Amino acid sequence: MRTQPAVECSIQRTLDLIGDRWTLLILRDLFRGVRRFSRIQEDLGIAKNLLTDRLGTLVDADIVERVPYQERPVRHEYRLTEKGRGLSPALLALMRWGDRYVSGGLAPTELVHDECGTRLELQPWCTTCNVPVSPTDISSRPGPGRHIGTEDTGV
Amino acid sequence: MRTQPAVECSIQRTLDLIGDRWTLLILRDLFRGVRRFSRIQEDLGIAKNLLTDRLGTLVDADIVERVPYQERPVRHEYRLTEKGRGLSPALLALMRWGDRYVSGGLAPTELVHDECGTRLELQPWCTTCNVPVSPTDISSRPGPGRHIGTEDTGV
DNA sequence: CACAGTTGGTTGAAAATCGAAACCGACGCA
DNA sequence: TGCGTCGGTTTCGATTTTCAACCAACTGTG
Repeated sequence: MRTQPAVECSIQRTLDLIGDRWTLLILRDLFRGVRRFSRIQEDLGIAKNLLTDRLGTLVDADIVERVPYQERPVRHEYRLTEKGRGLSPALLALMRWGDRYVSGGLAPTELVHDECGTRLELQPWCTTCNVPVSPTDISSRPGPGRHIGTEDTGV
Repeated sequence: MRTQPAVECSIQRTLDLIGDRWTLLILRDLFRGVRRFSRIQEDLGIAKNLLTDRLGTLVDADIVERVPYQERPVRHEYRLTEKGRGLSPALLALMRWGDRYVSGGLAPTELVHDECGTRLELQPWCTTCNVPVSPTDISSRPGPGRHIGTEDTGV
């Protein structure tokens, strides 16, 4: 996509990979169990050549794998890898934001805690203090993956 | 973007609004305190007409507001509204995913808890039980915003 | 066997979108 | 008077996306 030498921001690196108009929707379908080419295509209304292209990119990036689900004729379906499943919090966060601010607080689908049925929120969590952290209590600092010195601030 | 009658998925509704190649990067800049047109433009390398267009869309959607920071000549900057700040968990989730899977575990920038300096994780959180919830303890169900019956599963 | 149907694509052309550069208006600065 | 900055708008060629047609490898039906 963009071709800068070495982008020193994980958000940008991530969006370079999956930040186009269709990819996150494809991933949502895979999370929902819609795994076959034709099902995804009709569910999203995406052009077939684009779906071919995006799935190829996801497979190349090891976010999705193409596994046969039958012989004669050989047919494949697309499954999330562990890396792909790691996007679950991001999709959940986008979904909760949409619930609150776009769907007017009325969630089309709710994700709930098995044990008590409460709808889930997504919170920054401090593993040391063992408490949720509000945006005002967050700072940022350069991490070990920083190669070129640039300014940055937290999200 | 797509024009389906009423999209019954908050992820899709969200991505219809902010799911293009540039918008989340613009929002990241706003979170980082890069708020002026020219600064965002040079930071991202986005074409000016596109930046004008995207900022306009964000203002229309009440995600960002345009506030004057000086008179004579009148100059404006762009600030996140409360709705915009609500995207913080989504950007944080994308960032953490990029840290882990794209930057090889070496975060270019770390977000830490002010009080103790621990790097933050993003966890689904049950506000009733007051505990973090693992992906295996999540279920989904239709919510109040569902108008058309369709199958769905959690993320 | 012929033939229609399904799946998972590929190809090509038209339409929409993007990117780079030029230009512009309101001002400050000297 | 002339030059520079900021925040844009306009123009136009290049790239992407969309849409429709086509295709190969099978299956199942009569």
